[in-house]
Amino acid sequence: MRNFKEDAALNTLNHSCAHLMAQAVKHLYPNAKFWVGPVVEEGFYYDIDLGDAVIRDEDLPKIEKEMKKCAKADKRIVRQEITREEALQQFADDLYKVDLIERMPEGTNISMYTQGDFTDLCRGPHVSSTKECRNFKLLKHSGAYWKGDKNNKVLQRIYGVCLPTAEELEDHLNDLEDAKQRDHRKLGKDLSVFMFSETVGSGLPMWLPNGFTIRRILSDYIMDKELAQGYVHVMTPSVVSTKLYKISGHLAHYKDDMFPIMERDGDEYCLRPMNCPEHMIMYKSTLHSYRDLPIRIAEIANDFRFEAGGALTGIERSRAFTQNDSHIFCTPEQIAQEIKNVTKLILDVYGDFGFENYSFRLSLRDKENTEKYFGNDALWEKSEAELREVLKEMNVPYYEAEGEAAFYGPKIDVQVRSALGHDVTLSTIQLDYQLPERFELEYVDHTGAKVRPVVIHRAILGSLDRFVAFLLEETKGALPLWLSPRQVVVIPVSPEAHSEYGEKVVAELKKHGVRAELDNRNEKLGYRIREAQTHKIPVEIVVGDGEIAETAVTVRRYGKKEAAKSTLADFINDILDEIAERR
RNA sequence: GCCGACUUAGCUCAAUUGGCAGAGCAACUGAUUUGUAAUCAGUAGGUUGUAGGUUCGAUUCCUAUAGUCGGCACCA
Repeated sequence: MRNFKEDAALNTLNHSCAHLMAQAVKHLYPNAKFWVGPVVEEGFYYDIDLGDAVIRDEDLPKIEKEMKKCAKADKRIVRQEITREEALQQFADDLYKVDLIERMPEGTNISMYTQGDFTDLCRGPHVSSTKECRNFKLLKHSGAYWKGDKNNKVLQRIYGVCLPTAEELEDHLNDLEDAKQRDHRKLGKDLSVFMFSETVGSGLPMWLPNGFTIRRILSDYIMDKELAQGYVHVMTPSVVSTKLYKISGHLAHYKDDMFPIMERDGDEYCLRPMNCPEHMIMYKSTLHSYRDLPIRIAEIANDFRFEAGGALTGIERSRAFTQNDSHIFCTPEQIAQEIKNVTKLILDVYGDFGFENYSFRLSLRDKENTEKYFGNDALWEKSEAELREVLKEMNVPYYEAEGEAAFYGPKIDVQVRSALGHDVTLSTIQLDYQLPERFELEYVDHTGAKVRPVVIHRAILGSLDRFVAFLLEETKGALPLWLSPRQVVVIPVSPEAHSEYGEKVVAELKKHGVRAELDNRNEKLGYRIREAQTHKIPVEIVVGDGEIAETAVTVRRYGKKEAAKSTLADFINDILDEIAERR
């Protein structure tokens, strides 16, 4: 998919097209006031104050029509510069422009661009004529809070894309259509992975047999990896006393994003939004020597968060989900090595799944707005530096993002992009000095003194739910053999004559732990092959007279046209190797 | 939660300005016994998300509500 922000030529073109759209909007809505119209990865948008008017679906074609007219007029786009003071005077009646101008340092000049009857403040650069912006499409519109603050007025935001030629525009629009086809919500339904029900409740996924099989394999996979790295696994309850979250500080921070608190016999309980505090209590239940650290407590844990209605996105973001969570209790000296180990584990796992499109993000606190974070400045500087140091030492490419930290500490997040372009966190590593303090955790150091350990929160698969969502989208639903809930379908040429042998093949495969099934429905061979292909089953075996005579199988792989015959014994050896090697 | 849109059979979708709600696939029954992407015929399937309202008459217009979708905000 094209990146309109990174590509300099596309960036200029799209930014110019944002101005073209603003010009058209101004023609149709003379009272329109404009905030900002930046280029983003998927194109451009403009935030506009239309007074009491709102943009509706049917308005986009009208705006497009006016844009065509403006583009066709072939107006030169002219740059001019004025002083900050002149600009403030000229735009005195436009609070949005004044806001922008006032942010510029005093004494600087301000550039403006004019095309025909429309002038807008802008740093530029722009294309030379409106005509160059003619191959555009307005994609969507929405409300957007001014300056991203929900207490501010909702502006009208219109998104669009612009490409140099009509052909490129058409190709791009087709790409966007294709992306919808690999939306995990569609694949999850088509392949019977999970379902939702209004009667069960919004945002509460139910995992169907196929989906549960995927989860089981993923859980076993990651727990085996963790065991090899010295983790221990535990299980803690999903309903807990609110005392836990009063101590941890989560209740004060996230009460509104939790399911409502339950009260009984004078005690308060809640569905846990996360399981960190329980692991803290578990650690605290015994005395620890520095010799025992690090202690790595892991859990495949069900958590519940009352996510805002507008945030729900299939199993990418739901209200009941399962974290692949762990808390590492260590000494300050062990932090760097532990974070390295976790980072290595993440890279190892991503390698197993063949993921290539991800990026490490160092998530720092917002320095302008520090009141929501626990702990003092020095501690934050120190922890942020520790994480940064590890990433540098390991030579992992990363970018830094202010304002993305947790309230208790900075994070290393691994970001991926969903089919629909959402930037979501898959894995996370979080450094935490706060919870050990709040829960008064201790270990005995080599001098016999009781001191505070440090906690590293980490999730490799993140949540199993989101991980499956990403897996489905990355693979377009054609999961690799080892993960596929339905690995092999055996199709007898004639259900009557060849089912007996087909059953024997299925039984033999099942004996070796292969998820195999027989399709001896009374349908033509072509029909059953087609079904196996549309269900994206990795291996199709056809058996008939020829195969029976040689105790053989004819194997066709998903997405392949050709088929190959081999003995049943060879086939089983091969497929077991392939599953074991997670190819 | 905010702005906008959508909701018709199990699934994907139709239904001219308000006038008896349809199709394909799936399901079921029967025929067919098949060598690599859809065999043929028949049957059944709906208080048009829910609750009100306007109207002689509402899938269609209005109100409320739920769910879903696109963004925004949020994301421990």
